[in-house]
Amino acid sequence: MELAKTYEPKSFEKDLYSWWEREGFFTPEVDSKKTPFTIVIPPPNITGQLHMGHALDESIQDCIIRFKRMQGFSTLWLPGTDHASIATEVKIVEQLAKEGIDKYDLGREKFLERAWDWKNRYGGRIVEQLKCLGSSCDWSREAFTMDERCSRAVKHVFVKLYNEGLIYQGNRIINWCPDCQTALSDAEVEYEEQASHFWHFRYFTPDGKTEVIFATTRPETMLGDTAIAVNPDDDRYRDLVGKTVVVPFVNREIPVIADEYVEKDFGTGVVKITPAHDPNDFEVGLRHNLPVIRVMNDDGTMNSLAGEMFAGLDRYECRKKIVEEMEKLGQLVKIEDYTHNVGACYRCHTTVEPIVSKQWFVKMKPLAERAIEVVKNGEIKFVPKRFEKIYFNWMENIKDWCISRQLWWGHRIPVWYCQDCGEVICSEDEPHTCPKCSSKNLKQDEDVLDTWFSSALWPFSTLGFPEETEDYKYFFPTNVLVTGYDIIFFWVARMIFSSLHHTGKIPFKEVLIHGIVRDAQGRKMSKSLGNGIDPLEFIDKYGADTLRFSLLNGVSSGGDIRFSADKVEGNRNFMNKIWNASRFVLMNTQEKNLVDIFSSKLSVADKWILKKLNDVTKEVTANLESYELGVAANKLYDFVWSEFCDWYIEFSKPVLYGIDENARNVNISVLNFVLDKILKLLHPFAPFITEAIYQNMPGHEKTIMLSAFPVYDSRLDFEDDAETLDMIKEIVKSVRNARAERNVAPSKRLHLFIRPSGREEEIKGASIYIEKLAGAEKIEFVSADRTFEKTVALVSAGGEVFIPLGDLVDKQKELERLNKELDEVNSEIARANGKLSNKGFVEKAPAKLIEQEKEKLEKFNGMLLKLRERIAELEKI
RNA sequence: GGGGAGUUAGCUCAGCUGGGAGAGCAUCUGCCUUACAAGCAGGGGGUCACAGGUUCGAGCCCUGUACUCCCCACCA
Repeated sequence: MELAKTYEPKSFEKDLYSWWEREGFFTPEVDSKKTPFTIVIPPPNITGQLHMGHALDESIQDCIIRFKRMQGFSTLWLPGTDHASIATEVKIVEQLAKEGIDKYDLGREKFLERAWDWKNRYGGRIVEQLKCLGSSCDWSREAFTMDERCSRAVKHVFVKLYNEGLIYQGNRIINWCPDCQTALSDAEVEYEEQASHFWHFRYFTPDGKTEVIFATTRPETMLGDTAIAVNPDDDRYRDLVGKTVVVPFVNREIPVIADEYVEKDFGTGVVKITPAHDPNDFEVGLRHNLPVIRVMNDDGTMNSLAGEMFAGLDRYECRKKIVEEMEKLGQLVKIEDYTHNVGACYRCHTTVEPIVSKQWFVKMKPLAERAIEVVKNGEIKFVPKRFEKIYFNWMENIKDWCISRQLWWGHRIPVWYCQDCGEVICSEDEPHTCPKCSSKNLKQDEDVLDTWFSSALWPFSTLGFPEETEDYKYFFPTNVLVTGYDIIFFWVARMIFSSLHHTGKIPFKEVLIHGIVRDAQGRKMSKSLGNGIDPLEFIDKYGADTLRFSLLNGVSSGGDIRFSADKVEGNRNFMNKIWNASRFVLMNTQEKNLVDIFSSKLSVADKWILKKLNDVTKEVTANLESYELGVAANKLYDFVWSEFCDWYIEFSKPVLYGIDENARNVNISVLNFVLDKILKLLHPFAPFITEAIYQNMPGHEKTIMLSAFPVYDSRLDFEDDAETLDMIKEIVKSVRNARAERNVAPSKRLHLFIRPSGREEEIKGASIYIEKLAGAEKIEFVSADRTFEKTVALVSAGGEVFIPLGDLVDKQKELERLNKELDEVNSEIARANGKLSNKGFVEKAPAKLIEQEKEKLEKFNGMLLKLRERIAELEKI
């Protein structure tokens, strides 16, 4: 039963993990006698490498799941990965490009082969990385968004929504990424501020007599203009409405219309309307029946409708040329600097182009209603609550969801078109003949679904839905979903409405939201900044437990956390502390000497630490239950370090090194008892070190991870003894303080005279503690009439201590010190008196509080009296 | 434009339903005391952004002001 001399996480973390996994400790039983507790992992992308964001997310989940497992729930933490349609496709295309291969030359089938190949090779990387963190996922149930189970659910759901009329195909304005060459949903567009220009142009009426000046940020789209709009109440342009103007280059005559959308006071109060290339213009176009003229290709170049002069040019080249040409025509009025927000693709950061395109959409309004309701009525709770507002805000203003993507890697849309009669067939299984004309000439829709369409089904598709499997019946709905606030819209919201609509149930009861991990300066960790810390390198250096504890200690739900070197060192030191304290306990432990602490005569120190343990157990359990992991970690840190190590272990030394065998046995038994509980309390936070130590504990069970989480024990509530020990601590502290102030060498043993203020017997019985901790060679307990010369007199709540220090005692300085203390005590008395003589306080404050004030007053009055005596005595000399 | 969060020690942040301001790091002093120098003991350091209000009592509740950050919307 001996631990290695130094804490080396590397030497045991990997082995312990594979042992846990081999033994099947992560796999729960479907047991009707137990209550299930389920978490589904936010599936990382198969393209992903573990980053600090994952590490935080996984640490939180693992902490919760381990806690619940130890509490006796049948816990399932279901892992898996996401095919990440667009992200993966981008990667594969890049890879092909390196080999000089074009995606379209390769063809769909070959491309998918490459993609699967890539998935099989690299998709498991992130899984292996999760294991390094200690994540206790049930790998036997590992899922993938494109595996058979999930694919089946996707098709089922699509067909259902289609048949209900909630999925439709339409020509609408969508966000188009010219680089990825696919449509994007609104959520997939990120807006960023860009310095640009505001170009003022003029168009003329056909007779060339009247001009109208407007401003635009995207000159190239003017080739698709089909109207000019002004506000109906704008007197400046009243006469113009109904007339036409001419778009140069394409020589199109377009009407001037009046529409509320135009702001009189912005720009010139005139807007060019390009329905094919702007969402607002598209709406205006619908209201006024304007033609939609698309002048751009999918790759961001201009098409033939842009006119000969511009066709084939890239959109930005075209912009430049338009401006030049307009200037030549004298139709450029001026150019202003202008900063505005521009939408960019969330994957490749190319500026998106709003264009009209035929896409598939999910009708959102009917789905959003219930999704709002279940959060409003508390069936689903967000932690912290403030994120509910963000959720409502989004759900209440939701627009239809564009779900089709012009990509190959993903769930292909289960829709076929009859090439003969044009019939549209939506079906889970591939149809072979057209139900209308019996033609065999069918062609499947080319598009795939938005990645988030399959992620939206994750909590139930992974458990077997649409089939009523054992897992689905037992583990669904899940309990808590843990994720960052950055994907509430992408994912959380969509899981909620999907689950409600398809399963009729909520997907999870609670949503625990955390922030993002930032660097020491508070900046987002990112590849481009190069400020990211690789969790794996970190684990290699410090161990997974330190990483986990650093992320969890001090994390508050919803808040971002800063990951700084200082904090990490502190937590690594804490792990080391646990290791060494355990080493101390175990090196003093002999199994045959252990006794039952509940039938033994406990010392005052034993009772004190047991009471503190009891308190911290209760508090930490409550914190964990309300997901206040940071608070819980902090309390454990403090308990282990400041109480168990700094005081109790020190109290134990004189006993363990003493001659009383019985006392020794009781003490080492209490040390073992408390250490065992500490390991269990800490296990959800630091699974490896706790298991490694636990395996060396006498009488341990097979694994700590399946042992029972400590509970409050009424037999350990030694209130009174804890108070006695606090008095002893006061005495010890006062002596240590006196020594430090006078630079008395630690090696110098002192002769102490002590006069306790109450509980004399108990304190006398505990004098070995004072001897050891205050560095005394001899302690005498004295009565009130005993006086001293050349002595430092200390007055604390615990009692008086006299230290004969001979020439080290400076009468004047001692008087100053005692008078200073007297002042302090006096001000305390004044404060307490003030409160107690306040009529309002005495009448309205809770009785307990008044009692406390009275006790304080009594205590300080006692100290005051003694201080006065000491001062008087000193003055006499 | 709409919404949210924040402002507490030199730094990073706790402070749960109002009842004597806390931690870690940094700093200063003294120590290798046989679990741990990745350590031990001791000390210094705060008008809790500002101004009002409610209350016997406010870091905490209410109103306003200032500054910081985030999200959503996108006026061409």
